[in-house]
Amino acid sequence: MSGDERSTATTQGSEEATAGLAADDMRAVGNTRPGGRTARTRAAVHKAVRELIEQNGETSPSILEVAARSGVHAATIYRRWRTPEALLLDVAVETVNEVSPIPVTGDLRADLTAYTHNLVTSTRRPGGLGFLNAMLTAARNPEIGPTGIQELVAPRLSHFQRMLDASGATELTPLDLFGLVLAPVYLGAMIGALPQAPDQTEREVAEIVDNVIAVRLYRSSAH
Amino acid sequence: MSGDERSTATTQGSEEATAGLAADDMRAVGNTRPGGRTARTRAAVHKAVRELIEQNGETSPSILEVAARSGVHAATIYRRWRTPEALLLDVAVETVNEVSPIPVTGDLRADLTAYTHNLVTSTRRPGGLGFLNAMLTAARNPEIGPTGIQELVAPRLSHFQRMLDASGATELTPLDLFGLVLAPVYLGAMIGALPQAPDQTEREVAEIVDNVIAVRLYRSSAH
DNA sequence: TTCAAAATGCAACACAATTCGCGTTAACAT
DNA sequence: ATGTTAACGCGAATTGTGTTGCATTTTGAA
Repeated sequence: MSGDERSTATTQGSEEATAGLAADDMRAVGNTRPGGRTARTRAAVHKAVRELIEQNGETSPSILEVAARSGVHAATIYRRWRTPEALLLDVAVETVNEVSPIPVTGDLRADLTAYTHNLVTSTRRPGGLGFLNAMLTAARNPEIGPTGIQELVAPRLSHFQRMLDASGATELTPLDLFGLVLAPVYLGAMIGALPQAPDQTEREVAEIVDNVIAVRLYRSSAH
Repeated sequence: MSGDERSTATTQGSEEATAGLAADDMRAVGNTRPGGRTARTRAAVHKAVRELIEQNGETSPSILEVAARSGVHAATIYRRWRTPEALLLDVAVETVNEVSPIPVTGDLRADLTAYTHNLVTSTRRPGGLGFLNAMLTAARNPEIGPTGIQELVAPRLSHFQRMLDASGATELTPLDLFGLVLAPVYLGAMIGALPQAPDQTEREVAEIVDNVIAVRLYRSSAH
């Protein structure tokens, strides 16, 4: 009923974030120990989660399964992540930042095409809807709330901002890209509307990119 | 491990669907009994689910809670719906068909505005993300699969088709509206990007509608 | 009215998920 | 190096979820 700060901390927890917390107010209560064994445990658990997702597809692994596979005791996982949802979210955020880079070349159409293609492809992998699911679960969790979600999304949005700045697309905001690219791709994958054949994928990607271009042109002309 | 057909049946089950099944091939195995007590039980359970969602916000009620509230024994609910996800999906589909009509007046902009406004408003109610969550869970469920999801979505898409036909918007498909309206609104609500003030809501709705118009114009001109 | 069986209620049951107390290991500040 | 204590492992206890067999009620049709 009380231990919320830990769950929130590990939820954000990339490497830097954990270190950042250590240098903060945690000092008052007692030292935190991100190094050595703790990092090793974290890595083992994350690895196990990824492997289980790879195996089982969309079905989310339970904490017990993760414990068995990683060799880390279940009680430890419960203590650090509190719930399976928090663990999955932690892994999902890390994964998305690794595998889904946002290109910034100054050519809006090229950047969007590359990014969207990558995104569409990633939704077809086993567990491709896992990130969306983790985000949605987090959004529905009162412990996290709107603020927590926006903290999770903020880094990606600022990347989008850089892409837009580089190409001078002042008519568009990161939220536009979120609505015109991310949202349709994820929900399209959800209802199985995405094409399976590779050549149709190109057409799908082109269509989404065209939508963004259309909106940009419309806003330029219509004042 | 075997009883899938029942769960699938109740998943689709609006009133007509249930009656339709009774007149079908179910006759071979044994009579089904949609009337009287069965209907009463179903209504009580649905009512309890809605009330619990109203109370608890985004947190999904468990089958045990629904049983306690509805006065229907838990075993009965387990037998009819199998899992909490299937129950929530059942209620969510029914709800969405009731509260979120798709207008068809022949004026595309007006229809879209009315529908989008309704949609944005509904995502702000307690449990507003419940439908998205239920759909996503269903999509991740191997028992249901892409086919099952498309059966759920199909009626809504055909309604969209009517809206487009009535206004002569041949450049657009129902899937376009799904991607340009539904997806951004739901995912916008997810990340808390939707405005809270009523007057900003109008601007948000107008922007989404403008995006659709922009895409339509773009496709008309760019051949 | 009468009857076969579908649907429900009930309680015991099996099993998975989560928590807890406590002893052990190992960061890391000194 | 050395001491403090955070983080971990372990197993038992607790709680929650889902299942099953059987008696009872109720439906729909003969």
